[in-house]
Parts: sequence; structure tokens; C-alpha cells
Amino acid sequence: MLSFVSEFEVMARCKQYNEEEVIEKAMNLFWQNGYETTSIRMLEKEMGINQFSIYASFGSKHGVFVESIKLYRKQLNSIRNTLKESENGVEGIKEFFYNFLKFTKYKDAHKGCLVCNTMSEMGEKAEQDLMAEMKKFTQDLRVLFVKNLSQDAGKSKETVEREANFLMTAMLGLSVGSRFLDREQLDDYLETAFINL
Amino acid sequence: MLSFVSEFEVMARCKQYNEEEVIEKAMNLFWQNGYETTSIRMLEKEMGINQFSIYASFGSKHGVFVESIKLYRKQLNSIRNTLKESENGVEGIKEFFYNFLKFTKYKDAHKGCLVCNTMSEMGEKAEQDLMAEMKKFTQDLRVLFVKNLSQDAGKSKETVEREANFLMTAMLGLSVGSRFLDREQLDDYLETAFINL
DNA sequence: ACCTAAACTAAGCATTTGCTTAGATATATA
DNA sequence: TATATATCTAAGCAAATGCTTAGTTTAGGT
Repeated sequence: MLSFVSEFEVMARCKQYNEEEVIEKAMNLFWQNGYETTSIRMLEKEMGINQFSIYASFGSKHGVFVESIKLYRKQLNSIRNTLKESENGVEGIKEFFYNFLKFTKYKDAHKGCLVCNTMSEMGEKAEQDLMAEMKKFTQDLRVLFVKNLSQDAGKSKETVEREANFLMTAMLGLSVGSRFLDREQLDDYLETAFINL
Repeated sequence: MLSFVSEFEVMARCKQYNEEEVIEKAMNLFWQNGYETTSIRMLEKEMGINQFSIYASFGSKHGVFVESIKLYRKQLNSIRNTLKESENGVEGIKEFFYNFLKFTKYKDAHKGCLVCNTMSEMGEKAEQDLMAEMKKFTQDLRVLFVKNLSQDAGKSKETVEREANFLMTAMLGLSVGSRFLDREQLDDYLETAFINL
């Protein structure tokens, strides 16, 4: 929230916590439990700050979640950049999928993709600001998929668009599947998915 | 729950509702909202019976849900049978996917697959009896996929297994995707997925 | 050292959650 | 018709939910 300096320029006590640090903890909690199942009391414990501070900084549980999604996007930047800079067409996308699988791994188990999980949990009734943030996530990726698919010789515009649509949905499957399928099944999935792109 | 006849063979008032009928209503509610978001009060309204009756018949909210999953499996029987009787290999599976898409449609919007939604919502922390019921669902399908894939000439056992793994995960993607992607994107997904099976 | 205001703590708010219980109602047999 | 008993209604339970508020602490410019 906004903090403003009084007309007397008198400074007061300053925050004992770093907002990005506590959001990272919140994000991990949401990631593991989903939005609805994560309560303010759980957030309070995990973030290490009082409810008052949570509401002072982020306004609501919803607000904490939106910030978590933003941070998620940011944390994905490193593997997204790898894809951005790759020039080996579909092969680069395949590498991205494997990197993504690593990224969503936590202590041997997968948590799936936070955005995919949220899409699945809320469907279309997600609030607008949240939906906008998630759309950013998916649109960004799609642009990169299109970029790399176009690097492959002899692919028409139509083919590129169709395969991009395929890949977006394939990511959803990978995300959900990663939460209970074993390594072999996931490998089979990815290998087969990329066979004829 | 069990109802038993007394030693005096005296009959009393009988149920004013049909258990399968009210479960169907419950199932649709769970399907639209997910498990956690669906409250007993909502169920009570939708099922048209009192909380007491819900608990008398099904023991708990969890119990209602397990019965809903069972009914879901049962309702899918018609399209599963079509697949079961098909002898045209991969083409039959593709038809199943399109039928499945129709099956999960509700008033122009898709609700996704109830089992996939639940997998996504609960991950691995779903209770054992529920998980068992969901495993039945997925295993049944996988058997049919393997059957049809084997009908295609020249497919090794390894290829069949790999492609079956692919299809199971593809179904997850289709389920989640169907909830917010448009017709074109879903078609692109399915057409591309089946191109080289 | 003093004073202002932001950041803290912790208690408490109304509402909703899943589930139970007390008591009225209805029905198939005797 | 009388009786026994399962099914119904509706009120109520403790616990958990998201959020607020009253009051204390602490930092920094004067």
C-alpha cells in the first residue's frame, strides 16, 4: 500500500520485512496448496509476519496472490530467457519444456505450474486483475513458441500457429501430469509430443 | 448408509429422494466448482434435501464426492463403450477425444474432466478411497488406448506403451485447456497431437 | 530528550465451514 | 387404528474463514 511522508517530514518506524521475500514464501505456499486451501493463518506463519502487516502491504489475500503470480513470472525469467535466446527452433522449445519440469520440482515431487494450477482451480471465474496477470504469462510464452517454430525451415504461418496452440495446451497437460505421473510417463509424453513438430 | 429392518418387521417412513438422482446433482455442482469450493449448504440446495439426509445417506461431504466420482465414471460409459467397440486403431481414440470434449461441455462452456479437475485440485493428498476411484477411471481408459493402439499395424509394444502414456497426459491438457481455450485452439491441439500416432 | 506517525501485537469481529442433535412427521405392519 | 421406527425439519455446535480495530512499540527528524 501507499506510505506517505507527513507534512512535518517526520520519519517513523520502518518495515521489518522485505516485501519480495515474504511474497516468495507466500508464493510457495499457494503453489503447494492452491489458493482456496491456503488460509491467512497459514500465510501469516509462512511469511513470518502478522496479519495486520499482510493487509497493510497487500490489501487482501487476493492481493497477496496476485503478487505471488507476478513473482512466479519473474522467477521463470531465467529459463524463459534461455528460450528467448535459442535459435534452434523446436529443439529449443523442447529444452524449455524439460527446464520447466525441473523448475516445478520441489523435493523430488512436482508442484506443477502455479499459473496452470490456478487456471484449473478457478476456471474463468478468476478476478480480472489476476486473470490479466496470468494472460501475460501465457501470451509471453506463446510469442516465444511462435518465434522458435518459425526458425524451422519450411513451416508455413498456419503450421506455426497450429503448433503453437498445440504447445500451449501441451504445457497444461505436462503441468497437471507432473504432479502424479512418474518420470517415464512424462518422458514418453514429451518425446511423443515433439516427434512430429 | 445401511438401513435395516427391525426384529418386529415394522416398516417406517421411506426415503423421499432417489440417491442416484441427488448424487447426479451433487456431481454437477462439484464439477462446476471443485471440491473445496462446494459447501454442504450449496449441496443441500442443489440436491434438494436436508443436511441430515445427506449425512444419513452418504456419511460426509467426502462420501458425497466419492459417490459423485463413481457416477461420473458410469456416465462416461457410453462414450467409453464406443471406444471399446471400435476397431479402427488411433482413429477410434481420436473420436473418443472429440466425444469426451462434447461430454464435458455445459451450456457452451466446458467444465473439464471431473477426475482431471480433482487430480489437479488435490494432487497426491486425495484420500485413499477417492484416489482408488480415480485410478480406476484412468486405468480403464489406458487399457482401451493400448487396445486401439495395438490395432494399428506395425506398432511395437514399446511404441504402444509410449503412445498410451502420451495420450493419458494429453487428456489432462485437453481437460484443463477446454475450460478457457476456444474451439480453434482445441482443434489445433487435437489435430496436432494425433498427427503422428 | 521529545514528539509524530508508521509498523507492530494480539484480541476480536461477523460469517461460513463441516457436522450433530432434539424433536416433529410420516408410513408399513400388526 | 395403534405402534414402532426411519425420515424429515430446523436449530445449534465448535472451529476456521477473511478481515478489522484498539492499543503498544519503535524509529527518526527536530
